[in-house]
Amino acid sequence: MRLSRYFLPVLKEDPKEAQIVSHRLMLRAGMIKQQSAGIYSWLPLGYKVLNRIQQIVHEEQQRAGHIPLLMPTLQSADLWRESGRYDAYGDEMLRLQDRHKRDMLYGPTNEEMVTDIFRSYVSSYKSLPLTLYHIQWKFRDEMRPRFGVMRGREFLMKDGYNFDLTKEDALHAYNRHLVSYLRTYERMGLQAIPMRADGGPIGGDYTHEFLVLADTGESEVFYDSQITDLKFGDRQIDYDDVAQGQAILEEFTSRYARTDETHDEALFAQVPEERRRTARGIEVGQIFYFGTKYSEAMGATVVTETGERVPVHMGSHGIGVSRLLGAIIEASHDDKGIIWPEGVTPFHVGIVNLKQGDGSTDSACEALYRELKAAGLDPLYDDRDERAGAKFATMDLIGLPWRITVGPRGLAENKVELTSRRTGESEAISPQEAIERLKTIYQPVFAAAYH
RNA sequence: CGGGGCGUAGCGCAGCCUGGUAGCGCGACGGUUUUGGGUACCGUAGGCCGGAGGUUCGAAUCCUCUCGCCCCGACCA
Repeated sequence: MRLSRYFLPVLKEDPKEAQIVSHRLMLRAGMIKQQSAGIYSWLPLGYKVLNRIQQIVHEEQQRAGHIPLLMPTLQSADLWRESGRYDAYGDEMLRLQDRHKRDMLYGPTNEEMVTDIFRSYVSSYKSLPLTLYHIQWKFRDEMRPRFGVMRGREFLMKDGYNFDLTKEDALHAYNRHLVSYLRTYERMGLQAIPMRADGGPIGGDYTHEFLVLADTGESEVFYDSQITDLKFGDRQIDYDDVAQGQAILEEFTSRYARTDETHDEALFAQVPEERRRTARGIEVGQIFYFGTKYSEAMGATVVTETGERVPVHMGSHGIGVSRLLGAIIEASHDDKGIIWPEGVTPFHVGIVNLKQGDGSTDSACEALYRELKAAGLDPLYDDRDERAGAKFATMDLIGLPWRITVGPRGLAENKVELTSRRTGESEAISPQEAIERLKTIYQPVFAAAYH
């Protein structure tokens, strides 16, 4: 993309309504525009990152064998009356009526609807296991939206639902989700720690929240520092392997890690003192096994091998897709702006032309731009008629992890500068070498994609 | 929902107390200049002062109501 033809309304000054750094940077980098309290338009740059994140979530869900579909945002109140949640949910649920005065709601989640889909078509144990998921906009009418997309009212969420014959099978689905989530977050350059969570009104012991450590996190967390050494990495796994799934669950959840909701001082005291940590975290996902709560209430049953009709065991598993942008920025920024991890960056590399209008720098930049695209990379070429300082400031603000700087000085020796946004380190290399280096840098990102 | 605060140009703000019909910085646009970290100078455009009602000869300014937004708290992916 050529910046002169793009739509990137960056702000030089901080909008006063934004208190935390991710909100401020998203507004300044022209990623979002607030339209109403807790409701945002996604401007091109923000939309691009949102899509990259969605793509990773889709890939990792499908790699785990989960099946995508799409359910509507508006739901009939009747389904929710069946489960009893229409009255239980409270004012956070946005209720409305259509022209026929039928009660509708903007879905805050989809357990009822997916259960309805399941019961309509599935009646045999032979169809199990099954996990359906979608990435769809949700609405929760928060009393006090804040922190930009971290706690909006409208938000994009991936929610998945497993249907299994037995509790044991459902717990394997639970483990499968845990593994897929670990992979998902790592691909986004995040460390999200599974922490024992509170089952809330639904109850149940099998639930973990995934938290990204950040000073601005909404939850206080307590953990054994050893847990931050755990990496999923690129290990090969078989999502059907029950023992392997259980082993990974134990590996990642055996050390103490809890939010204030479930924190237990006595247990925490058993962690060696030098490893005890108290910090803040941002919740970016949750996995949950809840048994037969909805299947019983809504008649989602299957016939077993022996001819018996039983309610299916279910769980639901969410990733806060839009909130992840905020979480990533909270975890990765400096005083100049955002620093995108390679896995989610809106553009792979920025090209800064220091002397726009100069024949040699213009043509060198054009050539780089063309060749980077031909190499499968997505460059942003700052071809505006601006001074170097303004271009650098924009690149730093929007956080592209790599920058190629092209100026007449270097070009005289066939050199451009390749600069890392994260470290600030530069090297003077030929344009061809720069392209090769970027291909190498992004090779793991492309290799992680699932087709 | 309890407590506090703010709505004046695209963004950040002053003016309000002590009514006289709107200003500054940044940005945008046009020029000159400049060219390796938001350059300098000149010029231009842009606002029914959130909305409604009231007081007054006259309201951004005073009064009433209303809408919106932000912060702290309780609540939440």
